[in-house]
Amino acid sequence: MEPKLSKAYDPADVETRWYRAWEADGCFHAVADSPKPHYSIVIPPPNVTGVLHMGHALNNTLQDVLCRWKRMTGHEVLWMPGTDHAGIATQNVVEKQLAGEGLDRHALGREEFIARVWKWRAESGGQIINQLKRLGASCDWERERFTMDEGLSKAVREIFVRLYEEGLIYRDNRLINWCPRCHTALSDLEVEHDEKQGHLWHLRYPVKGSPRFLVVATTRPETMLGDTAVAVHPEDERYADLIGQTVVLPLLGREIPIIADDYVDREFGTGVVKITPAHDFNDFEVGKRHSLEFINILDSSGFINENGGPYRGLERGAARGKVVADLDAQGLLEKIDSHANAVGECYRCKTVIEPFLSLQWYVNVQPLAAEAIKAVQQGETRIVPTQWEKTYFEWMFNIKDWCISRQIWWGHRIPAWYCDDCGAITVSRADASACSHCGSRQLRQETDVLDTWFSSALWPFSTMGWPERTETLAKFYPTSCLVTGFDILFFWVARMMMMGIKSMGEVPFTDVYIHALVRDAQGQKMSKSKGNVIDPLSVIDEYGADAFRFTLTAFAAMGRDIKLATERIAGYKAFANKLWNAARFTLMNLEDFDPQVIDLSKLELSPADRWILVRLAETAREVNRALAEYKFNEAASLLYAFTWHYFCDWYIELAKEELYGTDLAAKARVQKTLFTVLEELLRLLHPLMPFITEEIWQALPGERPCAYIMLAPYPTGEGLPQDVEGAARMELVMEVVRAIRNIRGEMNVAPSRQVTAVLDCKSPASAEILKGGERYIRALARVGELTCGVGVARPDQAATQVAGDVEILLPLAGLIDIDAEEQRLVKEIAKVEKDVTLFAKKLGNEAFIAKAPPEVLEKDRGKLSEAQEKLEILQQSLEKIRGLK
RNA sequence: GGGCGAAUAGCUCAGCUGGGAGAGCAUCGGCCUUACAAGCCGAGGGUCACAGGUUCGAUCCCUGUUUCGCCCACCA
Repeated sequence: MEPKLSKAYDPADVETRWYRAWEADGCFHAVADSPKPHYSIVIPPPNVTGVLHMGHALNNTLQDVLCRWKRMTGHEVLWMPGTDHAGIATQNVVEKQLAGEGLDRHALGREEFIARVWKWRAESGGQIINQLKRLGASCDWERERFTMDEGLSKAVREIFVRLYEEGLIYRDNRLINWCPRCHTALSDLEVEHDEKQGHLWHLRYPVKGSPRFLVVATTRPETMLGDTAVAVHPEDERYADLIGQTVVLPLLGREIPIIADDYVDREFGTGVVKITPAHDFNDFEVGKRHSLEFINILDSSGFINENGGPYRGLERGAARGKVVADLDAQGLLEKIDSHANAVGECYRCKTVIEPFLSLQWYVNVQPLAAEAIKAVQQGETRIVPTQWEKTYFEWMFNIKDWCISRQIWWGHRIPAWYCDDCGAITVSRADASACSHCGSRQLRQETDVLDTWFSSALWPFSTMGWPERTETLAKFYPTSCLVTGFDILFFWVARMMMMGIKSMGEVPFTDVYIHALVRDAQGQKMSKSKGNVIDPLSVIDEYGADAFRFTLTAFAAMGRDIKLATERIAGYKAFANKLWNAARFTLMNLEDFDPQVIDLSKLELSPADRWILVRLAETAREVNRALAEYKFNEAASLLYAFTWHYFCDWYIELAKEELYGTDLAAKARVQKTLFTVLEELLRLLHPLMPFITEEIWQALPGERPCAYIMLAPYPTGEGLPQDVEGAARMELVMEVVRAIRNIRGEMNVAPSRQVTAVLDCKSPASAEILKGGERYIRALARVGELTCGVGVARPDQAATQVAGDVEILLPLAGLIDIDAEEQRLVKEIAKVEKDVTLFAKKLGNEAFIAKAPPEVLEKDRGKLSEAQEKLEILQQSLEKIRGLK
């Protein structure tokens, strides 16, 4: 017999071969006019600058599992792939490249810079797509999109204009988060707050015309240059007499009022707050309430501007040092306390952000959010696990207007034109050539671009051709499921909900599945600086894509973190190998077999066949249920257990008996079962392990119903011969095998040595079952002489075990050690005694008898009597053994 | 300040609506049994964080506590 499969599974060769074949044959392609029910997923578009990391690997593995599963269950599956232009991130990458050449974007100019980014994208933007293919992602690559594509850009303009016309997009001059390094505004979400140990400086402001000082506490002393008031609480007696007076701002000598505002917390610091309306969000509000002056003291790079007097030209950090030193020199620094506070940082470059007064574009999201809330409340979109709904609602209820303009070059340029003649704004779908207000041709387009997340928010429908009414939209929108990590729930999911409902009148997806984030084995976030990054590609190289995918699937249940340890992946590589070898075994024994010839349902099946077929059907049902509930880990462990513990450990071993036997009919029957089980198992495993299953499936004998396993139907558990009682009878045989093995193992009987066994059955039924299973018992427990029946002759000296109502006796007769058997029995008895006392106590409790449901009572009674019987037998054996000493 | 999550075997984690605690890895003992030593057979190992409560019965539900992690938030 020549094995058809190589001795060890070699993933590298198999993976590339099948992926190419699937793609070349259009297996991933979805057609809109299919009669099949639709199933659609849009990929969370990775940044073009990205390389595949563990988060992507998990995210896309889960999507692929769903897509492959749904494809096999008869759905027309569209998995829409693409990448995101990632405005700031990409611009940073290219700027860094320019810096390496001694250039900057201003030297190039806007147009040339953008051309440069496109060039960069053409050269290195496809990397992550190829990496997704290595993972096995069955995306419809023919439909691949990019957020800056012509079509998507059209969608962006369309929705921008619509929202503008409805008054939901507007321009306003207010404080925004400014990144002095990226030179752009950021939305609130793009600011990360990091708790840091800082200081609280206490500064003395002299009260005008009085020897008194007001002591203010601040974490940012340099902003005092922009102070336009000092505030106290209106009911604070300490300062009541000073309200309405003025202080002289140190260093600059500006006279500023002392105002009262109940924003001030009397308990904090000194109860006096310096007010810097142009550089602090709270102060901004106070400033508006009291009509204070807004003095901006910084330029866009974070340097002190002309309003900073002598400090002009200093970088903000240096300015802080000098301001503090100068105040100290003048005796105006009262003290410095240490103080923890959260500083905002740019989520792209980690630079400390600056509250900065500027004119920006905003979306009034309240009305959109209201709809997005309602949709989830009414169940049009389901968030799984449901705990995330609360987070979603929390954010939506407290949503604030979205600052969407960015002062960078790479992105969707805002379709607004300013008229040099009349000053009006023209917002238009097409490039405007004349002012919509006065008709002037002196127009300048807005230089700002849109927040990257603005175009991502349109992804579920912009990728399908919106605003055209395409067939694809009609067929595949709303999408079936969105799979994503919770880290972009607000950035992306929430905004897609708002924009989807607004644009399409329908939610963008019916399910949102939120998965955990992948961390290292210690639970640390993987990051380059920590050096704890595990590269998915190297994992695939080392363990194979299937083992990796299976690992991620098995881990998917975890709440928030997945601590990825490579040992686990190695374990699943062993699993892939196990499957491979089970297949090798099967194929070796199928040489003379044609699967089409025999009909399984017409055969007289063996107990082992009945058992494995019942287990298989049960596994298939459970796996389908688990996947439908997004319980990926359950699906993985069900398949793992079936493959390894049911199919390999038991069925293959049982099958050997007949495969190697002389009964040709029996052999053909086992071959058929073996073939059937392996073939269904491969299909069941395919969504999780696409490559190895395809490779084995293609090597199976006989005609295939379709070209690839990925196109074959997914098993449901239907259509297999089912004899549940027969399977249960087989369990008794297996239990007896286990019992004999236990004795052998505990007493160190060499596996090569055959033993004699006597099976004393209490019931004829058991005797019959075991007689039917004799050959299995002989083979699997290495039994030579075997006696089985009701009231059979019992050996005088024997090691004893109990299985159901069967007493298993292995004659000691010079074979085994009496002390060892005594020890084993003592251990066994202790275990059974524990059971007996537990159930006796439970059943002795009147309240339990009175209130517990009858089926629980019944079950426990059965268990008690079973344990009691077992205990009695074992105790008798122990006495006998002791008598021998 | 508000919210969320986690705490179960040495390690990493499952455990669905409450009914005798599970897996993988690791450990110990025995096996190169012709699919697989990436394997086979057997074994050991847990006051389910702590304290109360509800219940006939709690790892699971409720309250509180501790430890760790995350998200949101304008207390200077």
